[in-house]
Amino acid sequence: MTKRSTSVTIRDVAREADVSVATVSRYLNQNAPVSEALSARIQKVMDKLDYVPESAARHLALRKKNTIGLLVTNLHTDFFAPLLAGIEGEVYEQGYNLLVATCRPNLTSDYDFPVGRHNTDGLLIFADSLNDDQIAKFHKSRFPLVLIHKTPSDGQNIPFVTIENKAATYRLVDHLIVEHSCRRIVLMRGRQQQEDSYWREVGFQAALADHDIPFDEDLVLCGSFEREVAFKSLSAFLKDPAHPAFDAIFAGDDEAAIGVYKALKAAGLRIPEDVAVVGFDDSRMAPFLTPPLTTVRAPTEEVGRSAAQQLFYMLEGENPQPVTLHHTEIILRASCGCHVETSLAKKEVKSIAN
Amino acid sequence: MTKRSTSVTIRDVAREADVSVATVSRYLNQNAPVSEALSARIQKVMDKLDYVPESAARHLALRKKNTIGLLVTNLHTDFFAPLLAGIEGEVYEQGYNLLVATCRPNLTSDYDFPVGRHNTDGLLIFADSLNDDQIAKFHKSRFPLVLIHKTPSDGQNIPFVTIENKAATYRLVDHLIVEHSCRRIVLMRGRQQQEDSYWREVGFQAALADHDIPFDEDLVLCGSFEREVAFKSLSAFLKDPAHPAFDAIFAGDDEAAIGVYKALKAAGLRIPEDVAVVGFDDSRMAPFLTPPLTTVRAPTEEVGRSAAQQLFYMLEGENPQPVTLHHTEIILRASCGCHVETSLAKKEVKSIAN
DNA sequence: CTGAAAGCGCTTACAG
DNA sequence: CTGAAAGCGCTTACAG
Repeated sequence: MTKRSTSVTIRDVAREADVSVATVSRYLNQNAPVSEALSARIQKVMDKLDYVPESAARHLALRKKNTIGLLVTNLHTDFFAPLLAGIEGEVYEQGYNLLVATCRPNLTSDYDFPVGRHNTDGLLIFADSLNDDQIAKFHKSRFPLVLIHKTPSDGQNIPFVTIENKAATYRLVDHLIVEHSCRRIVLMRGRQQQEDSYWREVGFQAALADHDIPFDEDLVLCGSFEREVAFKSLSAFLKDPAHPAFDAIFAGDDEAAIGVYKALKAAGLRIPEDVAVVGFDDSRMAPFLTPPLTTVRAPTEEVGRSAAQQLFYMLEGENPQPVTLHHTEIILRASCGCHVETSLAKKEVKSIAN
Repeated sequence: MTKRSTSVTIRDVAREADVSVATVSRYLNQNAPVSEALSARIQKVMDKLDYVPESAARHLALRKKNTIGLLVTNLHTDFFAPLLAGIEGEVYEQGYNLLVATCRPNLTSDYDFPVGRHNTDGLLIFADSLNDDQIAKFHKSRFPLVLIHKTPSDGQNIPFVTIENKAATYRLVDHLIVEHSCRRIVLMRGRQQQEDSYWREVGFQAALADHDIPFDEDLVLCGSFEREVAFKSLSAFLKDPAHPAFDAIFAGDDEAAIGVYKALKAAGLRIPEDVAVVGFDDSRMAPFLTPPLTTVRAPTEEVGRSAAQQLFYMLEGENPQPVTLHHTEIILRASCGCHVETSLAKKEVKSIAN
């Protein structure tokens, strides 16, 4: 039933306009001269028949899908909204389409991948949404790939775009130590293998080391960059009467910081008086928490945009940048103990962080 | 260059396995019996050649894209994360692909639509991401469509899934009036044409009417379901020394409520002592605002999931439900003046709203 | 500037 | 259970 109306084809247009399909195709793609007279006739018929060229046929003939794929770990957390927005904007401008998928545990053969070389011209891979073997396989077959928030393995020249994790975390922790005299800082890790988490920990440890503060494994918790996980692990930690003393928490990211807030408040601990808390990302939520969250601003939308750009460079045969490192900056609010409310609050009132 | 490796085709597999392409195709799709012996040979060759069937060719032969499209108004606000998550989950389970696009102002011809019948089997249309003419056109050509948070025009039997806006808003406003003695309640509208906004206003007005409170146009502001817009319009309103008195604000949605919080705080007004504030959606942020936001819980992820389901019913020739109305419930927190912190907070501490 | 024809990589009656 | 061949709806040398 639907078939009937869908089946207006280039042949139908050609017949009705009394030209060849080649001419219709040329008119459609404006890639070869077509006389005014024929153009007019063709356009009229296309309108009349409500003709829409079939993408699949075009892709087959051109051996190009005009589509890129995005693979992310999940779609739930607020982190992905700006990432997606950045990517979609760029994709649209290039006249491409965007296929979105989340990674799934048991992806066996290549062709039941939701996105891959069977249906896209290239892929944007976020963090550990694909494991190293899978990435290696794509790369070996020379399929265009850009990694986001992930470094390629040795020898793989896959362009990647990420943010400055280590230096920013270093500065943040250094700030806690120097300005707020923190000495016993809890570290919340992200998922194992999560590269952002790794580099943030490197920065964390470096800051401690530079102040001769020993790194204490007993002060390490699992946050997974998820509020629920962070909440649970901190609650369990606090429940143990023998838990080691601490005076601050680096939550790993803002999502986890939200869980941290909940757990601390439930335990009757005040932020920052009893415990300083800092996050990472500067999510849209951070300035609205109570107290407003001290964190690191990560330009996530920009990351998405530039990742897409690099992929398009590759698709157009230009050389992509091997690495795009986005700058981050620490944002001091009240949760670390700073009282920047007046100056900062004013600024934010003028233009609410998007 | 990429071409070389991509060009392993079904013909290559057939030749190398010494069978016909028909047999390879049958083995691949498991839609006709293939002997064990040939199956084994084919599988071996496919592995060796790293063969991935080309989707475009399949789509062309089958006249089916195995892909659905989602059109949304934007990707920035946190509202879309759960919607996308619900849709993507369902799409994955059905073995389909998901093309995501935001609506753009100047979409002229059908075939430069980012998604449409040229590249999808059906479309999920969010709210006013498409105008009525465009929807009518798709519908007339019998293209499978499901509307989300939008009612089809008269006579169009397009399935739609939405949430109960009116009754919930009525209850919320009734609550403000009855429990908190509010009489002068500001109404923040969403964008013109936004249907959720329309029905919320209907519920709003009905509640006023039932309590003999006149509806005052001077108490209507534009919030657009965006924090920045809400912030600006409320700030401007407050700046006018002659602004009418008010004792509460229905922000329209939670995003706008965030802008409202900012504006009120900047003006030195306390929530809820000076002004009660309520939102709509129960976004992930709502419980973490200060004070926690009284709002209406909308099951957005569920909405996404069931919208996708309806579309799949259509694609499989089954009958979709003409309308799927998701229930909503009011969530009392502190911003309306309730002091439910103890009971509610406990509950939320146990399981942080996802 | 225009057309006839081959080809893109699959699927599926049709015949055996 | 298997194969030869037509067809899905486009594009693009090639010839004029």
